[in-house]
Amino acid sequence: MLTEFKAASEADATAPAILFDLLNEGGVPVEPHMRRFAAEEIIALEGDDVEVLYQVIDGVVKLYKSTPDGRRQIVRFLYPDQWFCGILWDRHRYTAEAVGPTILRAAPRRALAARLQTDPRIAGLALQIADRSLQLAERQMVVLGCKDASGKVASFILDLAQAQVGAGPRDNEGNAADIVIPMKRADIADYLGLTIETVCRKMSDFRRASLIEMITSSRIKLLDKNGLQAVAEGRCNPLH
Amino acid sequence: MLTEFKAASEADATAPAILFDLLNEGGVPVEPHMRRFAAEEIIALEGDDVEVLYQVIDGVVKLYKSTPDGRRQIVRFLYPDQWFCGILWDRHRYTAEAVGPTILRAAPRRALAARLQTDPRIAGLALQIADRSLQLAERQMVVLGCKDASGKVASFILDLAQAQVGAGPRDNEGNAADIVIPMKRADIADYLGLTIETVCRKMSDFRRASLIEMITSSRIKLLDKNGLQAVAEGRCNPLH
DNA sequence: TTGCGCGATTGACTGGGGTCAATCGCCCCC
DNA sequence: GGGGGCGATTGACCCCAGTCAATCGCGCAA
Repeated sequence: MLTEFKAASEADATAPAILFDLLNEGGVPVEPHMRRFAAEEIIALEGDDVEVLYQVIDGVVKLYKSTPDGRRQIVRFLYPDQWFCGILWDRHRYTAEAVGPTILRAAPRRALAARLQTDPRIAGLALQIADRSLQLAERQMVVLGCKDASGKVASFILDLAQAQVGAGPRDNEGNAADIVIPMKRADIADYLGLTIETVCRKMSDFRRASLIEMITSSRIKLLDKNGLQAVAEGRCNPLH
Repeated sequence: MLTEFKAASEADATAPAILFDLLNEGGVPVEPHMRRFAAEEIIALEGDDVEVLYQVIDGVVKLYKSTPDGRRQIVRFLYPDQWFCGILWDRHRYTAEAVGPTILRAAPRRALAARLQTDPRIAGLALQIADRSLQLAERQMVVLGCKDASGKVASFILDLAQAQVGAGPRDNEGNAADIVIPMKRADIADYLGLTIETVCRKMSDFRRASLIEMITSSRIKLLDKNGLQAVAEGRCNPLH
């Protein structure tokens, strides 16, 4: 196992896994294909035809849209078990890129789309996946629109922690395991609508305020989860 | 007709309308219910049970999430023909409020959900609706995360213009019809992650730069669509 | 007609976050 | 062990957008 992430939700954990069983059920055996990607490798390019749908098996994937003026908005980070691309999409709506070494399972889109009209389970699962994506997008819109830099970074750390609860080996106390930050500061910045420098500064603020401990730049420990939640909700500011 | 909006997309225009036909197809006649709401009236409250799904017939609806510290993020504005709430939702994920006098058509959620497993068309339509919502959310994330205040307001005006193309009576030239802004400045601000004052200032900037003309505070005219698009994409700044 | 109230607009000022630049520190390869 | 390179961090400075406050302007009701 390359990463420390568990399935990020019930929906991600249960429903999508069934999709491959459904695929193989038909008379024609459809072979889901495993694909391996290196760090930074482009998995799919915005605008390209959607040949296959991907499920993350291991690793982390970032989905981003590029703007004409060279900026980038990371729409979502994908953790194991999560899907991207929709059955209905003809074209990729954003670029998918591997954050680290990543293993994906690919499902042929056309084969699934063809059965959309006949098998209600396919449609139901696709609906669950789309609805889950929508829910996450709505949550992120609140972060982007309402929170200041401290709140954004605090929210991000808490989300990461949430995604890693119960994954990997428990530490001896069972509640203060390290949090791994698999992506670069630039990715975090592009996800939160901030700059690299601001992300750094806020994390340093949290460290100075003893909200977190920084083991390395990509591995931290939560020291005061409630405090961080207060920051995330704008109830207080770490600088005094 | 209360408003000047056309169906905002192909998906909104065609697919969702069929949903009611499907409802009535079954042996048991399900009567879709028309409901009328006054301006500012709450249609559904975040956290409440989802009894019915709504389709906007006339008027505009705003969907927003409230944060613990009293801020508000408007996730989306809904124009005629568009739906809100998902078949899968037990609880409302945000509050829905009428922007002006509004007419909605209500479809019983449970009746639809019950047929989700048997009728692939229901699931397919629900998927189309969810996917369209997701697409809009992703677009708005780029606006919230990447654009500065000028770009946000310019994007908003262009989106409004797009939603009103072909709606209402054409003007004599056929290309420079007024744009109606049905919502208050406070709503625009909460949609774009700005303050009321900034929204006002940017619109005044656009007026001074002859990008738009302000007939009244809720009715403008596009004078330089290309220029506004340049501002929206960050290619230039209206203040010299 | 006048007065009230809400929403929109404008101004003055401030501060948070962006920009530019230098330095640090870790990892990998030579 | 050393050096190069990339990513992270910190500092100095500035500007855009937020805050606070005053005014405007329109619609409605007395």
